[in-house]
Amino acid sequence: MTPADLSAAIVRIIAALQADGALGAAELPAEVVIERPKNREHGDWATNVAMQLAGKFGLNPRAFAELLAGELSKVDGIEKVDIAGPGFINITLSAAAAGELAKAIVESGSAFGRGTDLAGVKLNLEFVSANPTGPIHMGGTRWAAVGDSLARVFEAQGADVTREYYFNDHGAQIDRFARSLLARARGEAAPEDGYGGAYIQEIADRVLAETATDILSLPEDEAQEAFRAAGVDLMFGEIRESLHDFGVDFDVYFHENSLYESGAVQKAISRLRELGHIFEEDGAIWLRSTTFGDDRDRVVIKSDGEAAYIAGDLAYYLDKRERGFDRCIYMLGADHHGYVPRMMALCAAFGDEPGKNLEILIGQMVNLMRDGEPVRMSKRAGTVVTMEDLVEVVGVDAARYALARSSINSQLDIDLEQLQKKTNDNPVFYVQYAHARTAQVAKNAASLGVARTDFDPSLLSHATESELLAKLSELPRVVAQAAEFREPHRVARYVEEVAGSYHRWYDACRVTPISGGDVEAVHRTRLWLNDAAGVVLRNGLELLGVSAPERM
RNA sequence: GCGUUUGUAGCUCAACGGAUAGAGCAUCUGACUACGGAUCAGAAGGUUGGGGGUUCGAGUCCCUCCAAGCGCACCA
Repeated sequence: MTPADLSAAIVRIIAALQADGALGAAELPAEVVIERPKNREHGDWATNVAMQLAGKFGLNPRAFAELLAGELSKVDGIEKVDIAGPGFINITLSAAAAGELAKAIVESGSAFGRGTDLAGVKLNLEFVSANPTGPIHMGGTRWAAVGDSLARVFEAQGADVTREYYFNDHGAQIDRFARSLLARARGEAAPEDGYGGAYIQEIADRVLAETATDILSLPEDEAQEAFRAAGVDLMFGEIRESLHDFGVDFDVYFHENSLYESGAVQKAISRLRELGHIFEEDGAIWLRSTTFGDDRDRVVIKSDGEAAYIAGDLAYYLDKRERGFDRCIYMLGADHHGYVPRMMALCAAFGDEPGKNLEILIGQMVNLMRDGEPVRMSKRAGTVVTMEDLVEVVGVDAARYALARSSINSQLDIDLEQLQKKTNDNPVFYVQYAHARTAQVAKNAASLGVARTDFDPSLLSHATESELLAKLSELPRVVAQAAEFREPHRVARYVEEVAGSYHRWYDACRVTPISGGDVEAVHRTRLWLNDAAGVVLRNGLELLGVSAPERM
């Protein structure tokens, strides 16, 4: 008996009551919200359906709840139904009905928790997309962790997900990058508007060492171009490698430059011109984005004939749509949130539906803290902390978990020194330890002859067992919500709760008999529960891209 | 000034409009000669930034004020 089963049962009961004429005609909900009461004394599950629907039927919530409760208590597997407060219906399951779940989870294995909400949806998720003018810093690292986890969550709901990285290898920032490399290679100071980090020196040296011709003797513009091409390639390689080491592999690395080389930009502008959204003024070519809610029109081609940044976005979006993506999701940092209205306008200008075909997730910044004070990070000044730095200090699992466990709507403070000193304050270990424990318990059980031969769910009657079972049953809903709200951190929070429930159960209920004792049905049945917890922890950690070790 | 995100325990953060606002870390007190103590039990810690409103019910939705971050280019 899962929450989904209960929800379905309640919908059936309401329909039956309607058929009998006990209730008036009113639209039925597709599903009823079933939740865990915070207070255990309120039973295993609770629903507020009576308070929400009573009005529709012209009844007061208590009366409606009484009617429902009477029928509900006849359902197989339900031990007790109580009505509390203004009309909460509290449901207590029989131990056997609740315990069945343990076996079902073990038998589902890695499939437990998956759903079909996004089945058949071809979805493009773009994240990180950091400029190739330096290594990936903390902000990009956060999106890597969250974005990849979100992709996994989408996939768990049946979506066909393409992870995409937009590689900005075109434009003025890249020119500054190239000039900085050239200057460093010559032993000069970085240009005023250039980049000054130590990595610039490294890359400049590598370009010099790996290029056959003597770049420095070339004319200025040729030398700069040589550094641009080689420098971007090197950065691109490093970024890919860092991401790979972080467990994030993109399906598509899309090079902005290719949009210009292929004529895609001109094509996109032509398309918009045909649709009547392009005009010329002051020698520039504009997109009339105000038609679609933007607060000003946007220059697409500047009066000097150069493309503005948005030109690439137009072409890029069109390209994604033509590659067949129904949904294009962009994850951007808070420093780009002002960009949302023009992106939505762009989407609408192509005749698409903003918010559906194009969706933008804005994530807040990561602050680097030192001694409780924020440290200013500046790529140009070279005071960045990179993805590699973070991984070196805390490891991939802890880093990904720490970044993925909080909502992207709030700023995140990361104190490297603190993480360095006591990695224990990262809850990932609590969760991983719980998983390792399930594995060790299973191992001990095997060696003592405890096996999953028989299963009597009515033996799972301890308070910690009903708590654990109820918690385990929530995984499918948590994953579905994480996908719906685009909030993978829900999975992390959930998995912490599962770990807590498991540890408490472990403390109270033994899977193996104490030394010399006989193996009984209760031990074999508990092994099912132990293994079910292992499955849920493993599946949850998998969605976060964090390993589930068998020993630590 | 306009827009946007945020404000919850000492710190970092949770909480589909639900019941007594929860975890971890830090602090204090306890627990196995029993499957790994990276654990468990307990204590302490809160006017959910302030003030209004909506309703059976608000940390959550609306208005307003305060504070902070981030934006507001023919930059990318």
